Amino acid sequence: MGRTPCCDKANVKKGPWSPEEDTKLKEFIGKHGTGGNWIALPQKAGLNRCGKSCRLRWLNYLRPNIKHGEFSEEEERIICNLFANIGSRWSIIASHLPGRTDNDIKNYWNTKLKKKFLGIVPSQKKQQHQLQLQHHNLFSSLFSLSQGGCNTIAPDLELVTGLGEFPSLFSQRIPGFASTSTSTTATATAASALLQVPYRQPQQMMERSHTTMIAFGNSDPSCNSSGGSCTQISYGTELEYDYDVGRGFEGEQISIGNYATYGGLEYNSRSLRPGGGGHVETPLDYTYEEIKHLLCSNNSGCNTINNDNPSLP
DNA sequence: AATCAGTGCAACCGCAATTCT
DNA sequence: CAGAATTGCGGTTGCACTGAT
Repeated sequence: MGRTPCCDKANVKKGPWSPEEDTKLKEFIGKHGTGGNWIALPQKAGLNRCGKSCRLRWLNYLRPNIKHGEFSEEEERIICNLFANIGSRWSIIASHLPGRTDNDIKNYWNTKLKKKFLGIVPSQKKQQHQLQLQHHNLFSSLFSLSQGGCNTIAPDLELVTGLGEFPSLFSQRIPGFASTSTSTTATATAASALLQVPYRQPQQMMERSHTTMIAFGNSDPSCNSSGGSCTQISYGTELEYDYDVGRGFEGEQISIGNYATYGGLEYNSRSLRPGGGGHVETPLDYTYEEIKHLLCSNNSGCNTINNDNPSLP
């Protein structure tokens, strides 16, 4: 028994939108708004489309003030900072870039930035194979990690941070990583692990967001309240860090949960819109070189990790 | 000129969270 | 409170375009 489909998929049009359909949708929403019901909208608007499809088309293409085309360096920087901090949470990243959609950013990252930071120019075909191997190694190992597959990698994987301005609070031994079951969280976790930013699941972020602002970004290199000493993280526990800009980490907040926290932003809704009156400071400020270095250095680290895993190339 | 491979992007899909009844 | 309906998100796919061979 599956869920009821949002529309009759056999009888709705799929594929690229025609200019006529665009016009219809635009005009309808211009006159009536979305009416708070995307499912009913296509019928009202005289469109033979799924409501989801209409929503996507509107949000990603027809909505006013959508910016298309080249990303500026500033935009790239913001994307990289946020990706480094929170992973592939495209909607959150998009909320920091007015006019850009999550889809746009996701595409841009996947097609341009990822390659850029792994040091490949599109025409460098010679490097392409190497890149693919790097990617494979990198993400395979990280994916294994996030799947709780640490046993296949290294029983005592040591993650050491200390990345430029990023506080080296995670100079810790991590015998295991939070096990996640969906590709989404696995990838996000992997992304976090890639940049050694602890990952926190959205709902847990929300639960916490009402009480604590997590703010990374200070250059204070101290590890925790004990002045740089390392903390052992046990598999399956959640660590939370409160970082007071100017003072460094104020003690160590540990709560019981299933995932490591990732910090930097405060959110107050499911959609993870930035809280606190709509303003959120970019928590980190990586330069291109730092991000690039991050990706590359982690990459080599992952290759090392993979050494004992015959299942990976 | 034809073919092939690579790239970029729009759109789709499935899932989880939230809201509604 | 439970289940259905809806929304929102992130990952993936398909296809058109472009450049190389």
